Amino acid sequence: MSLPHAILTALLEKPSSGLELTRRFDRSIGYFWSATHQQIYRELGKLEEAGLIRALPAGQPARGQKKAYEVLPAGRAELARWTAAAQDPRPMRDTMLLRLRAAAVVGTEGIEADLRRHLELHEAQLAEYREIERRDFPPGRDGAEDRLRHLVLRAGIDLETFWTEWLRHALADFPELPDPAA
Amino acid sequence: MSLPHAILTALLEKPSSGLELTRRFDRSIGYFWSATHQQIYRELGKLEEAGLIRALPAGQPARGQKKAYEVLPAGRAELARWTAAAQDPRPMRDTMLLRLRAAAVVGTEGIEADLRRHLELHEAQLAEYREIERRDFPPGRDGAEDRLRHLVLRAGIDLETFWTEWLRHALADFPELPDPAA
DNA sequence: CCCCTTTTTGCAACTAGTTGCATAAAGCGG
DNA sequence: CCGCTTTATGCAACTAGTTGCAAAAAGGGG
Repeated sequence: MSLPHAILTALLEKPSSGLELTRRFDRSIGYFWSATHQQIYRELGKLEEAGLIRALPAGQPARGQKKAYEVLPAGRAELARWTAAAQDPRPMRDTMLLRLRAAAVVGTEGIEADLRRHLELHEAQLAEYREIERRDFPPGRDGAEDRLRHLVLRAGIDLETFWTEWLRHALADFPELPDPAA
Repeated sequence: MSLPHAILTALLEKPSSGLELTRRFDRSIGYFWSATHQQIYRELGKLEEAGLIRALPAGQPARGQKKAYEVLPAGRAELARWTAAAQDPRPMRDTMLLRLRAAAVVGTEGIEADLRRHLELHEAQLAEYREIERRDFPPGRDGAEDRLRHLVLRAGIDLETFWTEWLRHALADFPELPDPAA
């Protein structure tokens, strides 16, 4: 149950409306915890009801009108509690690995094209992360907060690097493989 | 929607009962697509109803009695179709990265212990994968199926290697960090 | 000022995954 | 052969996440 905490983090970084949050999730936080706007609106409602955030007082809240939220002390406390609490890593769920395992039984026909496509996707993501690193973390600055955020970004960069290398390795192996289904 | 295909793969490798499947998920397939026994039983029911698998004819099927399943041709065809179909990688969801991002705002107090614990967990998983590699993929053999399965295992090994290194790096950085909450 | 598009918010229904518990048979110790 | 534990199967309820759609306001063009 991490979406509310992702939202609290984002709101602490900067109070925002639902749509602004959605956009920021598409760019930064969402890189490791994605969410759709529907999820976000629903969760904002719950968080407000629970007294962890509140709508910034501006015009009466109605449909089609911006409503920005800020985090209340109770929300900050809950986030601090959650951050410090022990949590097990969630088990990995990777479809491509599953498909390769299946291909070992039913044949590799057709999967190679998608491996190539995934390689391109991961290369694009890697390029995007590198651009963010270049822009937001130039060699000079290293406050504590920036260090932590940079560490997180490095995880993203290194993970994408891993996948591009692994996919390239897989593809290099591939043409030689006879097709068990043939 | 990958659980049914994970089950089809496992059943093609070897026809099994629900409990046997559960055990095999705990060991091999589950390393990259985990499932509980309740999920597995439910899915076996659906797959049977859909005509993709069937119960091996043995004693009348009743509660508390083993019931083994095998894959029917329609099931194999569906698995082949699914394996070859283009699929987007699912967005990453990592709680620890989220927590570090939160820690940049609410303070790092308490999280270090859990980083250490995660490091141990990843080290243990890595050791387990290495043991499997030593046992199941000795240098000599390299049939097509084994090559694919080995490739998948290598992904697991390299991912765990990445995480252990990243966590060690994070922890090495840590003691120097002043606590923003202090 | 009226219509059309865009922006912003949100509900409802569905799918997937998790948790908690129940029930039937089999095996074992006394 | 009676009760206790273990094995095997499964239902039901809940939580989380996704998909499809729609309504209210704002802004722009005629």
